Amino acid sequence: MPFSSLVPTSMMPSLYPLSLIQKPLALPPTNCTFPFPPFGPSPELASSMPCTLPHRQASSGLHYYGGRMMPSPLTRGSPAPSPSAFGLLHNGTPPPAHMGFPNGRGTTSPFASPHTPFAPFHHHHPAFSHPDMNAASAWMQQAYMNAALRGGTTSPMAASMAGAYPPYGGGYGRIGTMPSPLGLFPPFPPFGIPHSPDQHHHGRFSSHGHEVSSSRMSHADSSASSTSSNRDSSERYRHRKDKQNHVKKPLNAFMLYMKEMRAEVQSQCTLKESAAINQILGKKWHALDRQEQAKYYEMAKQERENHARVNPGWTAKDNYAVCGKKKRRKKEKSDEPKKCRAIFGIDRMGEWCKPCKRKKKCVRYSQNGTLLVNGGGDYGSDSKSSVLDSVAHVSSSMQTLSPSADSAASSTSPSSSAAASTG
DNA sequence: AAGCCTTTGAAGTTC
DNA sequence: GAACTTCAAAGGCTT
Repeated sequence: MPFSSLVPTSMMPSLYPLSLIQKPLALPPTNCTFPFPPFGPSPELASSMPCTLPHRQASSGLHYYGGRMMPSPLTRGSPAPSPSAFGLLHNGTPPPAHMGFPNGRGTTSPFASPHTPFAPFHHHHPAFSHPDMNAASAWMQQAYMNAALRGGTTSPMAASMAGAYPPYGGGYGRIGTMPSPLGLFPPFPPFGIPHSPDQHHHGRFSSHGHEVSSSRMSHADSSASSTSSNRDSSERYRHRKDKQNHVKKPLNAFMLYMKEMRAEVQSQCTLKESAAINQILGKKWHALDRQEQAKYYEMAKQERENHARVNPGWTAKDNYAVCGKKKRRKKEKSDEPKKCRAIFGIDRMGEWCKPCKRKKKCVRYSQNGTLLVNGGGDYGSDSKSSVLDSVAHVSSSMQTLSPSADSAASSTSPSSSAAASTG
């Protein structure tokens, strides 16, 4: 019986083992330790989590552009999937998470189709047949609490999800069973929430209590801290075209989700690099059911509305090249992959040239994309490349063990398709 | 020091 | 209206 029929849908995302997010059915059952020890994952588990994979990984291969699902640059030339395959409306409306799309498998996830990159593999995982779901819940609460105490999770929502802050959601206790937090949070951190000194002094909170600032926020920006007490000084928020008074875009649903979940994901793995964490978060996002996503879409909507109220007349255009100088233009996209990663993908990392493994310039392919025989094959190795080698080995072993992982990998990895297309 | 990487989504521009 | 670009967060990495 599928896990989805045993457990309330609302609980599934929050109990989703990280070890399943990136590589469906990646681990053989014997390695599928139940990932919910009371006080965080064991080192063994942590080492088996996808976060230990190298940070340069194949992306999903699909992007939304203006509400349309498009192939990522690496998959150019491949036909984009039809919108309906991803639960999109025929008019290309962005995924209306709250609507749900029946897929004939008892869920409303648009990604539940076996043909989609993020099919729900959770019910295959032994973790979900584990008898002690309370332990899972306890662990998740502990994870949030730990993150909050480190200052990593300052979101009241995250805190309330974990039951960490009773005045603002405590009592819901278990993630996924709480009512929508919208409207519950004051526009400033509840008393007693521990913050790191940096966040305490420089952070500001959005209308949802989400911390809007970061270490990158300018001093002028932070001085205009958006608490309810000085909300009336919205003059300070009025956008002026200088860096000092840069008004940032409101966060979208995914950004809110990332902000909330980053600490948790980071706490479960050794990687710190955001690009890698973001990949994991992206897949976690796809794994969320629509109910869960709807929560963030609604929060984002509120963010936009409040942002518009506080910053009348502001448009996203105001932030284009706001510092007066353009960012470095992205490199010209080419149909021809020029590095091992694009050619072989993460699953064949063993075939990458050494410089690629060390994130240096690929020497296997010349500038016009032609393969150089044994190019770069004999560059000195270091501990990092050894790690990558072992990851590649594990990755390929996983593929052998799991046909569904194989198909999932081929559908999620643009590099895999690139490899296929380039022979 | 500034920008890149990487993710999704919103909103902008270009054709 | 389709296609494309920019920018939101994050922090290690590259130029």
